[in-house]
Amino acid sequence: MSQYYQQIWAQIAAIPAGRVTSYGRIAERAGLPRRARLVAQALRNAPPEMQLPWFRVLRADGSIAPASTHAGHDEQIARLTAEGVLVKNARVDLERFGWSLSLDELLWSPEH
DNA sequence: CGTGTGACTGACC
DNA sequence: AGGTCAGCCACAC
Repeated sequence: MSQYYQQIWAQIAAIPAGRVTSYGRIAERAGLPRRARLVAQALRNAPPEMQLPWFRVLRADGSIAPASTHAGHDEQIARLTAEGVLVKNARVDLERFGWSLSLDELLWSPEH
């Protein structure tokens, strides 16, 4: 298995409940810029017993990645909703629920 | 070793 | 708002 998976999985596992992020951001945090597709691959190949919060990973625009025909699609929406993330039209507002782009951090950060 | 394939992205149109 | 396109890169053939 790829040596990259470990660091990708670690970053996914680190997403706080109630927050979401994108494939691209996970890749960046894992030290693998521009390799969003590798994140998707790592996610697909993740051992189920690892119980990663895969549902907190969305596309860059906040939409649900798996096709609506895919089994995981509905489950992803359900699990996000269950932890307080508002999903409308298979889409999440990243300004509100995005990890490290939250309204809180923007307001409280000394830099901004 | 060449090719096709994505649970992707940003830029364009 | 939605579609196309060219990059992208590890992986399966």
